[in-house]
Parts: sequence; C-alpha cells; structure tokens
Amino acid sequence: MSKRRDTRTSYHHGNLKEALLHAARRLIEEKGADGFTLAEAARLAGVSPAAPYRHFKDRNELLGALAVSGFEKFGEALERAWENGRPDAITAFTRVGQAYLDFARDERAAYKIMFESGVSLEGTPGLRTASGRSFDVLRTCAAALLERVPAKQRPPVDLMSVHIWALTHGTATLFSDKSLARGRVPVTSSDVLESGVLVYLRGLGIIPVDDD
Amino acid sequence: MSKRRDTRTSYHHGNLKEALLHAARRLIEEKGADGFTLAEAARLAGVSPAAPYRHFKDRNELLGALAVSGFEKFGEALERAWENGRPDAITAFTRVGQAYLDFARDERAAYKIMFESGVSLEGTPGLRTASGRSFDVLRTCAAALLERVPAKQRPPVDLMSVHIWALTHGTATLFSDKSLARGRVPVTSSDVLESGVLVYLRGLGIIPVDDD
DNA sequence: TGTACATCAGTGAACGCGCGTTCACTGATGTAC
DNA sequence: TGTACATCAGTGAACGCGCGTTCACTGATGTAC
Repeated sequence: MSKRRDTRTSYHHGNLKEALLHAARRLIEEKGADGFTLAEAARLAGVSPAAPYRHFKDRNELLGALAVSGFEKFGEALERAWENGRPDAITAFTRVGQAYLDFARDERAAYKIMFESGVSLEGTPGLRTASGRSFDVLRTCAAALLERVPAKQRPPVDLMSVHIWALTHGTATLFSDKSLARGRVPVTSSDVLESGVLVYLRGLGIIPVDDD
Repeated sequence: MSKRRDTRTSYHHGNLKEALLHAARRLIEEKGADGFTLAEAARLAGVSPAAPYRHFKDRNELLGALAVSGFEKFGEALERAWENGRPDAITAFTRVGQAYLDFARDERAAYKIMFESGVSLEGTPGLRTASGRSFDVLRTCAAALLERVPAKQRPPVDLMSVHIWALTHGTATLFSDKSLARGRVPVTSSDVLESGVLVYLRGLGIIPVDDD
C-alpha cells in the first residue's frame, strides 16, 4: 500500500469530495469499515483534518455517501450484466451472478459498507432508492426465469428473488478473500455460485435434470 | 440496555475471564465488533481497566477467545440439531438449518466475530480446529443427503457442503435484524431458508417435484 | 479589460475524549511446615 | 490448628496516541459593474 499523498500545488484541491471518498474506500479495504478515520482520509488526500467538513457534515455522512454511490454502481453493474435478459434468461442471469461476485471482490469496501456496516436507511437520503434499484434487478431476473416454470409450482417472485440473493451474497462473503471458509475447499466463488444456481434452477424445473 | 455493573464484594472477582467474555458479547451486539473496547468490558465487569490483562495478553486475544468459543458452541448446536440424521436426512438437515439461523440470531456477537471480523486462523490457536468441526457437520449433512442422489448426477460432497453453507449464511446475514434486505420482502429468514433448501434438494433429485 | 468584493474551500491550532497498555503496588488465597 | 510466605488477581495512576470536531483565519475564485 503506497501512502500515495496527492501532491497538490494550488490552495484549492479541485476535487476533494471525490478524493475523500476514494481514500475512504482504500482505507476500508485495508482496515474494515470501522478502521476508517476521517483524519486519515484527509491525510491521504493531502489536506488538513478540518477540510473534509467542507464536504461532509461528519464522518457518518461520508460513510452514507459511500453506501449510496456503492449501491448506484452496484445496480448499474447488475443491469448492465442482465442486458435485458438477452439472449435468454438463464445466460443473462448467470452473467448477473458473476457481475455480483465481481462487484463484491473489486469494490470490497463499498460492499462492506453496503451490507455489513449498519448504515441506516432512515439516516441516509437516497439509500432506499439506490438499494431498491439493485434489488429490482434481481427481481427482474427472478421474474424472467419464473416464466419458464409451470404455473402450478411457481414460487412467489419475491421469495425466489431472495433465494438467489441469499445464495449469491452468501457465496460472495463466505468465499471472499479473507474468509475462514476460503481454502477449506478448493473452489472459487464462481464455481460455488454457478453450480449452486444450476441445482437451484433444476429444482424449479427450469433446467432439465439430464441437461448437464 | 441496563449498565449492569457486577456488584463485587471481595477483592478478587472469582470469574473475571468469563465475565469479560460475557461483557464483550454484549458490547459487540450493541456496537459491532470494532466498537468493542477492553476498557468498557472491564467497566461492565466492575474491574479496573488493567484487570483484563491478567487473563488476556491483549484485546486481540480476547477477540480470538470469543471466536473459538463461538465456533465450539456453534458446532455443538449444529451437531445436536443433526442428531445423527434421525429420523431421516431431510428432516435432520432442516433442523440443522434452523439451528444455524437460531445461532446467528441468538449469538449475534459471536457470529459476527466468527465470520465478519477477520480474526486470523494463524494467530488464534484452536480456531482452525473449532471452525473445522462446525464445517464438518455441514459436510456430514451433505454426505447423508447425497446418498439419495443417483450416483451419476451426484455433485462432489465438498461442493454441496459449500452450497448449503452459502445459502444458509447468506440467509442468516441478509435477513438478520438490521440488514437492508429485511423488510424489503415480508418473509422471515426461516421462510427463505426452508423454501430455498426445498428447491435446491429438488434440483438434486432428492425430493420429487410434485412433493409439495 | 480592470477592479471591488462576496463567496468558497482550504488552513492550522486547539479542545476534550477515551482508548490500549504498562507499572509498581497491594489485598486475598492457599500451601508447607 | 497456627503461622510464614509465595503466588495470584486485583488496583489506580499514568503514558502516549490518534481521533472527531470546532474555531477564527486566509488564500483563491468568480462575478458585477
């Protein structure tokens, strides 16, 4: 971790808000959500410890901003992967699963803040909307997949959405880099998710059993 | 939260080590793994801030002890629920899933330390053993269930173990009390897990499709 | 094009706080005889 | 049963640290005329 300090020449930073968010992400990746301090983020951005207060009311507001922007990127990534369900729902859904894992790995700090830090829905304007949009992508996937299930044994779309969410989230967190589970079994998170989804979709009758 | 301070009469506490672990669990439940401080735990146990150092090398060692004892209780709970697979693997496995969710809810502090705090396997003697034992219960479940799957489409037992682990862990964390996901859909974590497992087991051919 | 001035985005020093940890200490306990 | 003494498990004061936050300030920017 190079302590890359911005070498600023002018009195004004120019883009301090973004620089602070960026620094926060780095720090959170290294030390976890609670290890992050405003002071260190300021240091990393090359400004005084008082400077962040021009852009954020307090430490919490910065964390909230991180959560919101995280969910926005997350939702966009999932939507992009879904690509309107082309060429078919199963292929597209597999892409979404992979995009989910990619996000959890590449944006580990954001993912932590989003799901493990207890940022409150009430105290953070925009969070409900942003997180809702992410969930909607999963619901869209579930709905499209369900069209292929015989009506009589079709589970509610919301229930199916959370099934796939739980499986994906569990895979992402349990088999992420530093988890206790990782290494216990020689498989990647992609392996786990892909094969798990396969079994699940068979269980719904979407994929025939002999289709392996 | 009553700030119940132990009203100690004698100079010696008698059971300070356990009292500190207990206090730590309470604090972690309230404020998260990083919000916990040795000083506050000592205060809660009614001793001076130096007292904990008679029982733990430092803050980290206490956290490690929490993780180890957590995994021990966890493994015991899962084994108890499994009950040697009686009366049949599916029933027993369903019990294990419920016991898993119960533990994650009732021992939230321990669960957090075990899976989210980054306690290191290397730095904590006994942790590998204790966590391994927990995982072994899941593997035992998977193996028993797999006996009912036609050999040709039987997935590796390790892979299946992590499938159910991921689904269960995902459900436990995503639909735990303060998660963003909770409330988005009117289901309990038990609902999610039970129905999810049902679909999964159908996908393996363990439960017939019309068995609903 | 030039100047006055309001506004913005920083500075740097200071504050109070609570933490982890160490230290020399002391009260309580238990054991050898 | 009684006593000397080693050991154990606490105390309490102190330390250095880094944090979040506030404050009066100042340098840079941009706009009105």
